[in-house]
Amino acid sequence: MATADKIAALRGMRDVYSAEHSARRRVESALAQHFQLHSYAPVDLPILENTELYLRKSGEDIAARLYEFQFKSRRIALRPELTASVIRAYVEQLQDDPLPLRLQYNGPVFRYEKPQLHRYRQFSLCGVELIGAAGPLADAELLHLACSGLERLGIHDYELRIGHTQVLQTLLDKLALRYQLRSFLLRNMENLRKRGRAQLVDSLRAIYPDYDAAAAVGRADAGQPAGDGQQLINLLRDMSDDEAHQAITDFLRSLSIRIDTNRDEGEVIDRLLHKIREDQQGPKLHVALDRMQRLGELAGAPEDALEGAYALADEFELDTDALADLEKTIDALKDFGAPSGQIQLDMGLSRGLHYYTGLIFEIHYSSKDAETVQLCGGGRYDNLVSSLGGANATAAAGFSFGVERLLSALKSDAGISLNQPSVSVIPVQTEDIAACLAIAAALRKKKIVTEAMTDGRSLRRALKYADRRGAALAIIIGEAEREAGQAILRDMRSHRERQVPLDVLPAEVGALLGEGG
RNA sequence: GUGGACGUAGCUCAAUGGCAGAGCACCUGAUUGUGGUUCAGGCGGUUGAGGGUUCGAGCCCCUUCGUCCACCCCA
Repeated sequence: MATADKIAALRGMRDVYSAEHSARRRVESALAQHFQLHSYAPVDLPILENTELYLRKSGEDIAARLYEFQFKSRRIALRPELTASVIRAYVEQLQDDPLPLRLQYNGPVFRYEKPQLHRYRQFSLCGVELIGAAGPLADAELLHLACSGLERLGIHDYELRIGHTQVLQTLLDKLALRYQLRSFLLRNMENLRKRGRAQLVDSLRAIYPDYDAAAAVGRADAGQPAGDGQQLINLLRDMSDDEAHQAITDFLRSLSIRIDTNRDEGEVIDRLLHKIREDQQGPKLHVALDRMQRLGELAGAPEDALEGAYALADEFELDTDALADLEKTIDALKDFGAPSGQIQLDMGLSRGLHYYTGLIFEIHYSSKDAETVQLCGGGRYDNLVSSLGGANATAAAGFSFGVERLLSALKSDAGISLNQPSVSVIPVQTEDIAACLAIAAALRKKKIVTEAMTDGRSLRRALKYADRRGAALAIIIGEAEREAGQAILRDMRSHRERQVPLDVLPAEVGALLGEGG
């Protein structure tokens, strides 16, 4: 028969078996128990959702990486994360539950990305959502739950990075930047630090081609006294969109000027306003970048970072609500029990998902070979419930672990023992198979992992197989044993064996495994 | 999306342009009912696919598919 072509697994998808599979189940059940102990109830959610669920609030990065398709006139997506699903389920079915509501989940998600080390297209998230609880204590509860979860798995040497979306936001809001530029800067705080300003300006030019010209004009303006027209322009800049729009309309009306084009008058005014404001973006961008750099330097021990942040807020005349929030959260975290890992407060931390509104955090782990992986990410998203149609504005926050990354951290760290003790039951001749199956069944009743050898291979081969499989014990039964109502119980580790009556065999096996394991 | 490396037996990899190989794994056997060693044998390939150069291509050239790694971003 001609062999057919192999069918390979899809890129970025993995088969999980044997030792890794059992390690994985242990990690998942340990975390599930841990969350359960903190009163987080498990939920199981669909893997497919309406694409729309991820377009509302998740952000372009997630949307671009969606596995998404049309099916019978519907747009359907494989979930790229679970928070949106949990909130969707909450809005759909759980809104009459008393708050706070604590939920946990565990399951596969899908993102169409280039696979590489510790990154797959299908991976598993294991996490929680805390719905209807706001404030530093709720935030601290989540930080603690994440850290203690890692500790429960035996991971102690991690780094918890805490930030707050509003720190950078209040800084940028003060400058009244255009929406597109503001969100660009929000997203690129990390890049400013990692690659430096020059490189960030390069990518800024891509979305704001007038960057250089605007910057030059802005600087010239700044050095000159405002001309006649400039005062009016400054007035308009300081108004809200609606006010400014109305002001221009009124102004034109009062002079009986009609805009005589084939376009709608409102549209023309919008463009005019847009133009006036855009001209001002250049110098503002410079100020923004300056301040962001200062902010980005504030990362380290919580006390130091906070002190620096308060000083900056004072200098730039910014609200300190977010800072006070962070300070309280970090205090409260100590009351939950101080985490064993290192805590870093990072004023420049930002995350790709757009729905975060407050606290954000990541947990990183560095193995001995110096590669650092992110194990966990999360934060607060107080308006997601409303965005997804919830009846009341409801605070919510959560985090999730990447299960595969936890496993790789555990593997590189300690190398937890994965071999389960097991028993091979071996018939000497084919006539002994029935007796062999009966023994196996009796052992399984006592929850002992048992393999029955039924393929008729020789005793020699069967023992060799059992050895290779890592069986701790072998039970051999042949004609002589059957007649005596006994079996040979052989300890594969010590090579010792003895005859044991069948009725006490399960108990004997249990005892041997108990002391050996 | 951008950049780099690589596709040869189930796995890890060899092979100046000159008969496609080794180790491991798997199967069988070495006095009839006893396993980590040893010995003998066996199975296993359209060298990812397609085209070109050449007397001759696993090797050189082009195309294509795939994989891995890094960037971006994230768990």
